[in-house]
Amino acid sequence: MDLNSFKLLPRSFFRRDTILVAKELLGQLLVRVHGDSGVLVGRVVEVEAYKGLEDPASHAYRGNRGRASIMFGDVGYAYVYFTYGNHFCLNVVAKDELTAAGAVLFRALEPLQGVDIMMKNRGTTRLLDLTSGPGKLTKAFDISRSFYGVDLTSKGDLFLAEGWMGKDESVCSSPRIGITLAKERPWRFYLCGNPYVSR
DNA sequence: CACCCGATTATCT
DNA sequence: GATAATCGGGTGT
Repeated sequence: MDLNSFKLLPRSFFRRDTILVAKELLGQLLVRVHGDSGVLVGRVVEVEAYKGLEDPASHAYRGNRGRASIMFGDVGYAYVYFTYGNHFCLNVVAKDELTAAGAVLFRALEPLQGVDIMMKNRGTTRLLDLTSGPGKLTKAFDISRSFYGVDLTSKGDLFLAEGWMGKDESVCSSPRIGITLAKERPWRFYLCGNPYVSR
């Protein structure tokens, strides 16, 4: 696999309104250089936007401290957190210059390359279940705590690259999943009808 | 298919 | 001590 064929998303991509970045991440590529075993590639089909001090559902709601402090830092970096005692979730820090904190959660991918390795990492052969959830995709891509703070705008072990939108594809939205506060905000975005979306 | 629940730990009250 | 930006296995329809 030739990494030169991937066109990185520039840091300026992420230095815009969090909601806008979330929508525009749909169709882009998440690339994982997985040691000697190969390159994993997934196309983003579902995300959620989390703001900062004005978003009660956000980890950044309580201020610049703890694990969420990275959401107050520069854009384009990975925010990885451990949840429910079992799973890791991957976010990218994204916000405009006037906003203190914000990030976009990756909720589902369409597997494009390295499917065999993803199946091995996940312990399943069911293609539709491989990366159709925030905890599933981190497991498939072997992303854990060590990716906290990684720059996703440079070609390291994990980065984001330019993808595409199909002519017949469009963006749907809904309330965010699994939260108890600010339930009504329609900040979950996904490709309408895509089979790899989590639900 | 729907609903229910246990796993397992970081974070907050 | 309770809850959580989740998942997968169980039971019942």
